[in-house]
Amino acid sequence: MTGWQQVQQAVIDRIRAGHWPPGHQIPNEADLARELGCARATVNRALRALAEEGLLERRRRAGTRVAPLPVRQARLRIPVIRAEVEAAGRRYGYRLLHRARDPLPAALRPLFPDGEMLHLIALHEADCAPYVHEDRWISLTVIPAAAGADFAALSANEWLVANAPVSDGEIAYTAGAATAAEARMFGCAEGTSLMRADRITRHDGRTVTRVALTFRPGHVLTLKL
Amino acid sequence: MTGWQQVQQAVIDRIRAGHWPPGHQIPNEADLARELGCARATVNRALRALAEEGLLERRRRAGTRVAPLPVRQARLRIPVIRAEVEAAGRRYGYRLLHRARDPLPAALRPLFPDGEMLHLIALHEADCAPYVHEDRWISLTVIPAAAGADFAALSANEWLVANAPVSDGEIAYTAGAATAAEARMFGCAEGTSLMRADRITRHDGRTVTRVALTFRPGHVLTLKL
DNA sequence: GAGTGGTCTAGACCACTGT
DNA sequence: CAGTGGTCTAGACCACTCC
Repeated sequence: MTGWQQVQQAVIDRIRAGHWPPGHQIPNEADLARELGCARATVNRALRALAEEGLLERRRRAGTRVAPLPVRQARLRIPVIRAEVEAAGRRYGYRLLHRARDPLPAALRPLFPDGEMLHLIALHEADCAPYVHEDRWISLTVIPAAAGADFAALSANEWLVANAPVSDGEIAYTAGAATAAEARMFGCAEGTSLMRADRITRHDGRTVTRVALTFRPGHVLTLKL
Repeated sequence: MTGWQQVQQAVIDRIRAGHWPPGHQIPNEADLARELGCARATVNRALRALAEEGLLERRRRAGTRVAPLPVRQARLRIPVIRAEVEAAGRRYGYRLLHRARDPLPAALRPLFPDGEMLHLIALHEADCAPYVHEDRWISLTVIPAAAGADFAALSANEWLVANAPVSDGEIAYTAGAATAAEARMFGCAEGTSLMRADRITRHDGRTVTRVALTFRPGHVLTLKL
C-alpha cells in the first residue's frame, strides 16, 4: 500500500483538507518518505506528477509549494486531418491547389529570416465537401528535402510529421467571419463564423513551417481535462 | 552521458532515421538498457515520457511500438480568468448578474440526473469592458456547499477550484455569431464572430458543473505544442 | 505459462539555487 | 555553503496479457 498514486492521493487530501493552503511549502521528499513509509523515489514520482498537472510548484533548494492558483491544464490531441475525417466514418479527400516558391509576405518575414520558402495551398475534404482550407509556408532553408516532396499525393502535414524533426511550437485559435471566397468554398453565407488556427512549428529555434487553417462552419475543438 | 533524455533522443533518432518505422516493435527495456549502457529504470523513464507524448505505444507483454500515426499533443493552460486579465496588465472586474435555483433546461437534463441545480450568470470585465460572459449550472447534489457560497464576491470558477474535488472533464470550443444581446453587451455588430467554450467538469462520474463561456470579439486561444 | 512493462527500494551522486 | 529536488543504479517483485 505504498504506491506513488497513494502518496499522490495523500498529498491531494491534505491540500483539500486545508492543512496545506495555496502557497504553503510542504515537507521535503525525504521527510515525506519517512512519514509515509516509502522510498524517496516514490515520493518524487508522486510529486513530479502533481507538479506537471499544475497543482504543485517545485524548485531546487526552494522546495515544493502548493500552487497559489491551481492552473488546470487540458490536453488537445491534434489529429492528422485524414485520421480525423476517417475516424468519423467519412471519405477523406485532399487537393493541392497551389505550390510555388512565392516571395514571403512582409507579415511573415520576422518568422523566417532566411527567406527561401515553399508556399502551399490545399483543401482537405470529407465526403467530397470542403473540410479544412490550408495555407502553408515551409522553410526550404530548414527543410531542404521539402523541395522535392510530392505534396499532391501526401498532405504536407503527414509528410512533415514523418520527415521533419520538430521540437516545439504554438497554435492560436480564433473565430473569424467568412470572406467571400471562403463562403463560396464552404457553401455558406459571407460573414459566417469560422474557426481558424494559426500554427507555428519550430526546431532548434528556427521556424520550420507556419500554417493557417480555416475550418468548415460548425467545427468543434474538443479538449480533455 | 547515460541520462534518460539521451536515451529518449537515441530512440527518436532511430525512428527519424527510418530504422524503426511506424508500427514497428522496438526492443524491450532490458535489451535497450544493455545496449545503451544504462539501468532499465532509465530506459523506462525515457520510453514512458515518449509514450505520454504519443510517439510510442506501450502494452504489457505486447511490448513497445512506434505509434502508427504520431499524434501530436498540445497543452492548454486554462487560466483563472482573473489571472488572465491581470497578467495582461488590465483591471479585472466581476459582476454576478443572476443567481437562482432555476429548473434545468431539457437540453442539460442528461448531464445532471439528480436535478437540484444552482444557476449563475456572470460577467468578467477587463478595464470595465466586458471580457467573458459566463452561464453556469452547478449541481447542488454533488456540491451541496455551493448553496451557501457568496458568488457575488468570488467568481464561481475560483470558488470551485478551491472547494470542489475535480477528476476530469472536457472543453469544447466553437465559433459562433453574436446574438443581439451579445452584440449589445460587447458593443459589436450582431453576427460578429465570437469564440465560445462549453466546459463540463466531473467527479466520480457525476457532473459537477457545466459552464458556457462567450468571449469578447478578437479573443485568441493559445496552446503550446 | 512466460515475457513484457509497471513499480518499489535503498543508496548514491549531482545540479541548482537561496542564504 | 548547505539544502533541496533531479537523476541514476542494481535488484526485486508484481500485474497484465498474449500465446
